[in-house]
Amino acid sequence: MANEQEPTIYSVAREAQVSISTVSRVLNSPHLVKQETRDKVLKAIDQLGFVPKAAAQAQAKKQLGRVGVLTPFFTHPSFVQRMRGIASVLASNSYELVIYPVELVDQVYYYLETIPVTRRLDGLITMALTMDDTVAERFVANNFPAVLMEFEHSAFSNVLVDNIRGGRIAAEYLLGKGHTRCAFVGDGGLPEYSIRPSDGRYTGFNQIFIEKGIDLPADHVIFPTPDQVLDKIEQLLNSPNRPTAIFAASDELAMQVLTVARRKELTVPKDLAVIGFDDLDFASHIGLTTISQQLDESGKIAAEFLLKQIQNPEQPKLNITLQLSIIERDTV
Amino acid sequence: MANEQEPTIYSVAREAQVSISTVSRVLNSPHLVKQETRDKVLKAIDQLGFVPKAAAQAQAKKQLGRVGVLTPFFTHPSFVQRMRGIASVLASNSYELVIYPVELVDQVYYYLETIPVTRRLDGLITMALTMDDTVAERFVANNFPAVLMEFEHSAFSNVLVDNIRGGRIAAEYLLGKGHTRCAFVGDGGLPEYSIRPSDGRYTGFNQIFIEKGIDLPADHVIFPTPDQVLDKIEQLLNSPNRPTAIFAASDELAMQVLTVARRKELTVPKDLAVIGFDDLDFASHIGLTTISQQLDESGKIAAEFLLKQIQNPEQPKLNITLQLSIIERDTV
DNA sequence: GTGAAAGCGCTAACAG
DNA sequence: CTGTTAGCGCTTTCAC
Repeated sequence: MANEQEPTIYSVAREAQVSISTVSRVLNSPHLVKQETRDKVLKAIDQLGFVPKAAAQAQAKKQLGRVGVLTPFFTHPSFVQRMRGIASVLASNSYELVIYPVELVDQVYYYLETIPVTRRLDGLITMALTMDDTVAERFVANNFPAVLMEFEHSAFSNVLVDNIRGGRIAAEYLLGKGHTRCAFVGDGGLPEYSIRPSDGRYTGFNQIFIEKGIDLPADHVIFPTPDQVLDKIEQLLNSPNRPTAIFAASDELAMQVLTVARRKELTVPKDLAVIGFDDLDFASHIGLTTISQQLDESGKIAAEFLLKQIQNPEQPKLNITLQLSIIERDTV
Repeated sequence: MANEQEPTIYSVAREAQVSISTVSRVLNSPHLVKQETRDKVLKAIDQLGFVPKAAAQAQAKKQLGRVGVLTPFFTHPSFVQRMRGIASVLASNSYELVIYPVELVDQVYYYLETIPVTRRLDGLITMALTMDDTVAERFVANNFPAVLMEFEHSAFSNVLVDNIRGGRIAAEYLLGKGHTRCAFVGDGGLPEYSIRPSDGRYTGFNQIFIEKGIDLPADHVIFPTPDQVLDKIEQLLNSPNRPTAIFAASDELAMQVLTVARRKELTVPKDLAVIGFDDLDFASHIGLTTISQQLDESGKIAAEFLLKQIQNPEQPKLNITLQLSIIERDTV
């Protein structure tokens, strides 16, 4: 066996009897190299099994080929599905996806403070995270590209969800189906650094009832914390004037409504109509009627925008709001 | 305003009137620096707002502080939940988590071939991915640490799931509850490069029936592809000798069984008992009885092991199998 | 304790 | 088209 040294461009250069620059060129701009020498180098390259070391490349180049996603509890399906969209465009542009899950407030701050200055990333996407001016300024001061999802700050491009509109759509749909005793189930108790999409969805939902002069009783609107969900829903369904339709602010809540319905042997949608929000993967698996916010697509768009900004810092910032649409399945 | 240059150790050194080595030291081994000079440097550091550039550090050090996870369809909840475990130990050891989602066979190969040689990572965790000897050899040849989850190869440490045992547990539990007409629903049509956990779960399930001499009719065992699931389950529940209990090889399948049951207005568990596998987050939300494979924990263990191996290449390889346990909720 | 100096492995002008 | 050379920004011996 030959000498087993970590192959570098130097050893390749020696082997091929050329300079390191030539080796670097056949790697980065092959068209600048004469066919003949290129072949010679290529031969040496796979003879030695040479592969450029990523860290060294990154150090010499300005690009790292890596973007990060900062997300609260990244296991929440809606975030994961957006990441799938992000991942797909990153992959096709050969960027790596680094995930920073945050569970504590401190972590958000830590990441938001270090990321723009350590430059271990080419850009960042944040999900449902609030961002204050101080932090934003650090990003712009360091000229660090970022796009925010589900939160708006003028210093960045933002990919937004029109939650109010979503709530209105749900209300109109339910009302259109003839329901008049409706209820709303939202997400209670999210971490402080995360936004609460439920709020806007409720606002929009309620707006329609007000506009149409239909009653949406206060006790038909609940925002249970995760561990209260099942109980609160059960109370709701035990109330004397039990709702005939429920708008759950997320598919996960809708699934839980379905669970309580099953336990109480209520037939869906006959006894109880249920509509969710998000159109997660599993929504189609369980035939849940829901409002799609095009999660995958929104992730793609965010990623595409971030890449554009990385490649061209002059890229104007802008806000994007995706279309919402009702996906009719069999729970309404 | 002062001169706005990217602060480097050089500028800090100049500002503090010391050498760059000293600056580097207060950053990496402060105890080697006299208190006095340390303070001087520290002062210069935050006066200039200096932060070491990650890429340069990585280039000079041997460590990158970054591990990767290679996973088929990373949106599958069971993978995501394992990643949560992985992420938590990585975070507490200040390692970054980079995700390589694979959707095509080619990608698996690409990553498996490039990762060990480009060294953009300190180590890799693969999930439910088959790994052949050629690839394995490249890893050991490059001395690249990896741990495999849900697949066993002697060149690595492996974190395994005893699927057969899981199937047996399910069967014994159902039989113990007095069910004799049981059925099995597995996962059909997974990508070729991914393993099929359903198979082992079925094997174990079936074993018990054979051992006890109880019939598990062939038409009560189905492996539908994703788009067939609902239909096949419905057929199952329409059969003349309809099963009184179903073991679904994953919580997601179980959820779909529940959906069909709802549509057919079957009461669970009275008319139909359902048990799943995985104990995903949502299992508790919907009161699903299931078999826990400690997803989070297994991710943690895999990550801990990988880190050990990264820190000490001599670390002996080993196989870990987590305990399975039944989580009784209200669908059985 | 601290500084000088030699890399790390590659890219990117700059000449020729 | 190809080689020379100067970095990239930090870590790490090795002396003093």
